[in-house]
Amino acid sequence: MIDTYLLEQLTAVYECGTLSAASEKLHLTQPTLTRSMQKLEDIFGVKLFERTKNRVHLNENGRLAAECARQILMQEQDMVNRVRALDRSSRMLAVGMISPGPMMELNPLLSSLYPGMTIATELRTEEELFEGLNQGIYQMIILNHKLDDDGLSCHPCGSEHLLFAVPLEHRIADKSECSFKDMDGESFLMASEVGYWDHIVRQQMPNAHFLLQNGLEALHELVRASSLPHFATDLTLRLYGRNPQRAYVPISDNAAVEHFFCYCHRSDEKRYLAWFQALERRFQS
Amino acid sequence: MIDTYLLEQLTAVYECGTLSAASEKLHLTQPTLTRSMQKLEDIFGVKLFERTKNRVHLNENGRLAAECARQILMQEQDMVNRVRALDRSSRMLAVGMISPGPMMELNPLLSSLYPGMTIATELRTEEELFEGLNQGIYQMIILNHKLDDDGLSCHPCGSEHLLFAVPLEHRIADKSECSFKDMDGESFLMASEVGYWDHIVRQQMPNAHFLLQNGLEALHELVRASSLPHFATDLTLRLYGRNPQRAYVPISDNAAVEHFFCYCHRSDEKRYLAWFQALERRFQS
DNA sequence: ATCACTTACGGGTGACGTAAAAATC
DNA sequence: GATTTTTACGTCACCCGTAAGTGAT
Repeated sequence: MIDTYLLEQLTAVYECGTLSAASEKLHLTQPTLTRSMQKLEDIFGVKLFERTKNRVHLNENGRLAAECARQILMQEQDMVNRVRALDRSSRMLAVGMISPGPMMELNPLLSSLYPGMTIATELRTEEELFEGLNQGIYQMIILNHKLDDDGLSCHPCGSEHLLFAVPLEHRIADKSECSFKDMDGESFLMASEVGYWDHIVRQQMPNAHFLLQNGLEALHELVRASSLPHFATDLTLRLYGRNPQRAYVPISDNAAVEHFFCYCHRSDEKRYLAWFQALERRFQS
Repeated sequence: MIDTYLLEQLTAVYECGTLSAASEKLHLTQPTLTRSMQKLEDIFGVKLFERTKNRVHLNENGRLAAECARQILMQEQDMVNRVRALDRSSRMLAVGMISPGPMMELNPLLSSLYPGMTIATELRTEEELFEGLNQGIYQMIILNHKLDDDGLSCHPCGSEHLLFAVPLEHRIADKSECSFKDMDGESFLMASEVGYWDHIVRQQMPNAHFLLQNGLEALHELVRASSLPHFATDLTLRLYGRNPQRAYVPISDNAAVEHFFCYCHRSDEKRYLAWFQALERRFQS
């Protein structure tokens, strides 16, 4: 069979167009490539090049071979990636999320269901999440909408409702609810790790200003020392409690509610069955 | 990247289940495989085997890697086959046919259109023809029916009408036509290289006997010396003329007419454009 | 003279075999 | 004791680099 190094050299020659250019790209000498290309022709038993006296050109055979070689090399790289991803998935459960809310609440449950596994979570855009799920970087991803893809298994995993957290003397502090529009133009303290909420509030309040803080600790520190409004959700209130110095006013817009869904490859569904059953018990009923 | 020999050894270990068995299959020693498998684990950076004291078993990672390796090797073999086929197609034009009729007439035309090329023709079953076309063994195939396959380009190339060739004193010699059923049960001289006609006449006249002769010369020799009926077609009469000792009676059944169509891969259509245009001029108008 | 490729020759990596040991059945 | 895997060591193939040569720009 054909050695891999020959495939690599062939693709380089194909891409560079000349032996000497390819030799530089590969950090090899020209004679090496001459020999390798001759060896390839020997293996195929077929001319791959048109040779004028001081020029070689891939002919039709050679171009086909080079295209195939490129594909094979890509497939090899894919093999390495897939095997490594599979191995990681056996000791690590990586969850990619569009927003942090659901996992704040569910992480302990997931850890208890898979005690030996390292649970890792990452906030990413939807596009990155799909990419990562397909490459095996994530075993599961959590999106804020439902979709039907035959290759994916989908399970609801809760919702989250955004609130304004304002000082007690703020003009909306006594209201039972408030719209984005009503608060547009104000300045807000905001954590930088809020996932898709960032996109939502900027879209709904294009004239507002957002003062980003890295980390919840730093944010709460600042909240205590400031009279600026910030954000909370029903989830964060349940988990971290209320600050008596603040009034929490639910946001009336539909965009202030996110519904979350946890996806994994259908082929992995049985592997994480216990998790999905737990989600069903918690949110379906 | 991963050397090809490692992929080969991995697939062998996967298929054989044990290092020693694989070493026999590959004509290598066991230590070689031990080292290679360790090297693979090193490259992947991942355990591929569960090792008990004197046993190794591919684990989940290893099985995935082996499956991928098998695919890659198949793809490499495919690459070699495709390149060789492409090379052959540049100097040889191989036509696979279900029946010999059309090419008897058209071979000279094809040769004159592609003067540098070797023209090769083969009689095969439809299944073999498709297989060969896809593997690049045949550049074109001729079938006796129309089909719509988006990947194939189809051009009519004539028809052929079967006749009974009987001695002048035969009971049907004066008829203007005759059915298969009417002649069922008789004995016929027949060339063995008649392609699909063989299937047709046996199906239409299940009680007839067919005395096969290799080669048209041998057949005509026998025809002169015998009073047995044989077959002719409008094509063979045009090409080889009539034997005055015989009456030629057209067969009235629909099955006695074959309509031929020449197929090639759509990607090759422009390569053989001149040929297809010649067919159009001859048969379409 | 420079560039692009080929041919010829020498060196070092590494793939393989042999030998031997360890462990299980 | 037979089988299977692993470790250690020596060898040879072969992949690459250097040097020199040819022809074209």
